[in-house]
Amino acid sequence: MKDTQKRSHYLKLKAFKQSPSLAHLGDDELWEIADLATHRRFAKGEFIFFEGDPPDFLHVVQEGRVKLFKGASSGKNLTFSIAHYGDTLHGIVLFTGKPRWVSAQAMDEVTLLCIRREAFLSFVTRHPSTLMKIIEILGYQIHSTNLRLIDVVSVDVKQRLLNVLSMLSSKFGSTLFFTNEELAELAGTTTETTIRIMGQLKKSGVIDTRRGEIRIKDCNRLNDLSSDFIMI
Amino acid sequence: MKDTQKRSHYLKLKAFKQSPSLAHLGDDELWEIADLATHRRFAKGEFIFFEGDPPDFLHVVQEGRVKLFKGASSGKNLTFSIAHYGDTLHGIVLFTGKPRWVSAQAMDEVTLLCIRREAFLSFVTRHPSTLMKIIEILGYQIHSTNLRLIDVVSVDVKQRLLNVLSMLSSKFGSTLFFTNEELAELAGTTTETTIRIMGQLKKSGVIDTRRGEIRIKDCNRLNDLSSDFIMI
DNA sequence: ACCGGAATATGATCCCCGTCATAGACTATG
DNA sequence: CATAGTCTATGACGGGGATCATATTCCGGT
Repeated sequence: MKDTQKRSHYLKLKAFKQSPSLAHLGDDELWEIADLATHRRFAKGEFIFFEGDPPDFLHVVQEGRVKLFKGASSGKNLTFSIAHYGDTLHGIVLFTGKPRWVSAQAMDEVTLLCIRREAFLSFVTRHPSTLMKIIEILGYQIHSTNLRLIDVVSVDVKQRLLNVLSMLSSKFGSTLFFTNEELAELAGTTTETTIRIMGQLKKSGVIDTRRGEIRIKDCNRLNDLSSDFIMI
Repeated sequence: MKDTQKRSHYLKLKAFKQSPSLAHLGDDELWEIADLATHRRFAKGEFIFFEGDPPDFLHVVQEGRVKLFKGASSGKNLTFSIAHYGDTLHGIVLFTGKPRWVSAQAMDEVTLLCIRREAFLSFVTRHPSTLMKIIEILGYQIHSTNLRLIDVVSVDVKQRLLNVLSMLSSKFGSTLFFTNEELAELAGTTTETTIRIMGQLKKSGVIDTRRGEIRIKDCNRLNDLSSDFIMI
């Protein structure tokens, strides 16, 4: 094996090790799964898959951010999550076998590790402990989606945006590269209202903004303001 | 084994066979799991567990309806689902091991089959095919929750109530024993607005109502009116 | 049959926030 | 540098639906 190949393989392994559902595996098993994976790159803005596509691959993010969202009939989009290093892209459909119900779009230059569905399913049946881990993670996912439901029906837009900011900062740090439109799609509101409210937050000194960039000045204050912790 | 015991055991088995995550098991395995289960009865209105309780039992509904909901800080409740024959009550927390985040309340006279957490976990590890099935079902659950999120952010209350009615009728038939308050908690709105809108629907001939009872007169019309199919 | 509590009805009011419209600011690209 | 395209900003307007308040109807329990 050439050195470049070895290095690439090592990087794959590292990404899988970051993945919550795979992290508990031993090095030999990770080695095995890394062998199944191939690389793919996507340019910023490019779609990785669309709603309705068949579930033929497991994708794990190695670099960049990916937006997972669904279009409503009204034309409004709702973003379910922002995947980054180690996250899988809508992996659950590999188990249901039904078409995907969300779309995935690269928010940056993105590189993914891809494993064919059959190869992945055969791997997990050979390693049942993985299945338990996957169920556990799905549990957290369901919990957080439930919290979001509560959020949307019982809390006003300002609070929802604070919760979104709090969650994003816990995942990406205190400097966020998001546009108001992207925040709006996360909070389930419109771009205009988001801009207005972000203006308020800027005035009150919680955040500072540049075009396409939000810096959280007072992280503790933000966490105080935001209610239930919602991971997205 | 006495006849009454035999009959009870048979009924247990039948309930488990109705459970989506267990239905694929063979009769001998169902027999085994039925042996682990004990009965419990709850009066109408009684709580089966509360948010924050430890996940010490798997509950499967044998008789009656159970409301699974969570209270928002505002005091408003949001109902996540109505469980009936064969459904499990928030089984996912058995895998995460974290405290429950929803409460369960009997809507009728209810009988449950209960299995201790450790016994159930040891059963599923001995039958890994069950794990795959469970993941698949969680997939459908996540899908439907996602659809509800879209619903709540992008659709008006009338449409949401139509969707709720459509989903309830597909699960419970064309005569629904629900109060307006219960519908409101499913649709994420208030009792008053629900009453107003149900009044409209009654006038337009889609439904007929008595106290605590809704009869769907024109099922096809309802399904036309309701958009995405949401199972709750 | 009566009474109390729950469920249904309906009106009045208010305000959050979606919608539409316009304009300025920033950035990339040739 | 000029231009186009994206992002931010702000105003005006209107409506859906939450909130509060008050009857009225229905049903189970004693």
